[in-house]
Amino acid sequence: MDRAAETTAKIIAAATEVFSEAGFSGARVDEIAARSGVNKATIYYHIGNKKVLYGEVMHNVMGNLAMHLARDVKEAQTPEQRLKAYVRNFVATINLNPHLPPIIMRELASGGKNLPEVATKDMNAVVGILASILEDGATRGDFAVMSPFIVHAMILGAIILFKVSSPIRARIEVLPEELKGDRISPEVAAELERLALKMVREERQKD
Amino acid sequence: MDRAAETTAKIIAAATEVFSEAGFSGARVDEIAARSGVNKATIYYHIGNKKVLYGEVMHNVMGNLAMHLARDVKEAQTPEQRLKAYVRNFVATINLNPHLPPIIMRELASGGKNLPEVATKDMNAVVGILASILEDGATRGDFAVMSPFIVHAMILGAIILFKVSSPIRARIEVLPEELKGDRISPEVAAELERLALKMVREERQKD
DNA sequence: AACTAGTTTAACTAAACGGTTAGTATCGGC
DNA sequence: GCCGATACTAACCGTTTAGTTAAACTAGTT
Repeated sequence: MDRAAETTAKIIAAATEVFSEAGFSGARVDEIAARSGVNKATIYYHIGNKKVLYGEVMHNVMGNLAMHLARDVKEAQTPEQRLKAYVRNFVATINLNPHLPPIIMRELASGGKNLPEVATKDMNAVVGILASILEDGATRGDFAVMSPFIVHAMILGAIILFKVSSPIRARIEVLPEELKGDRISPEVAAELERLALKMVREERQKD
Repeated sequence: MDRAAETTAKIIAAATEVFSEAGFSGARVDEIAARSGVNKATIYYHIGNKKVLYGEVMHNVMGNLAMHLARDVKEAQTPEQRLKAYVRNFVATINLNPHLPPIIMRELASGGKNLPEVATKDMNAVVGILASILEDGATRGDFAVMSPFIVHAMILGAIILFKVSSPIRARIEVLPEELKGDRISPEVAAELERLALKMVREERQKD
């Protein structure tokens, strides 16, 4: 890695942290500079300005969600396994990338105005992957016909909310140990998988 | 309503909008002043400073979630009806109070540092209400034993995510009409109720 | 060592920001 | 009408912010 790339990487890493903690408006370029160990003008030299830096961070942090998801899901055999892989992939992504939920949530809170076009396409693709899982399961008679987006909102909403509520959960009494802590524990992940499956299954007994 | 109360109400209303759109750091006191139709110094006269104003807005926008919820849930007869009332109450609250999700989400993104103690108590109480619904249902053999917090995260996570994703949903293709729009439609609300019930029901057939 | 291009810096700048000040307006009581 | 208290204002203030600049530094090449 050459010098410019190394410096840029340091800047992006620090910016990811600071933007994750404080949001775009709350983040200070001076703070990002201090955390990356470079002079503030270096950021302007390599990146351009605060907004472009934010865009880089968003692009970086979001990665290629849909691509990774598609790969993981593809390796599973049945719709049930694929749905589990769907949930597991999000849990793993968020556990690996703790800066993602705060950044996403602030963006969503602001109406997604700054989300790059590629992020919107990714979301389209993610919902599309879930749609095909559900469709396949429905064709086999294992899943009920239902709205992919609503299922997606319940799964992802829970994962994100779970993740960011970590400091608040610590203040809520009477929560078992696996419901505390910053990471989504294997127990919680398993429960989310179980509930996702339960939600989509064709009901065997009509009310 | 006397003069001071009227001015204060105008300030709080404008502040609620601006904080909802831009977050704490992004909101400009000048903007809040302009929207409320008063001079900026009037805000400092009546409220004190930006942070206190934010606290007022948060206190105002969060109201007494748990109290309203408890009342609605209490009027229902069976655990199933109470769970439906639980979902319905959140949907109604958020449809009535569109500024709540963005504000909550930003707060959660920042680790809940600015959430008033009363808000944490409310969350405690909300999860407690759900816990008693689930417990009651489990005692009757209708509901499975499960974690109230995870169920809560799936319901509330979906409702919040649904609400704030409105501008992005508009850009996602192939969504049916009732999944578009700013409000959570009755169809979507009904589906969330149905899925919540499905999630918590005692499974009639073991795998 | 000299040169060059790229990189980084300390110091600086204009604009923006939350907050303040001195003065004015309004209201109710006497 | 006068007065005091409260409410409101235009103009102002000190600090902070994102961004800029000229000079210094670094590394590679000849």
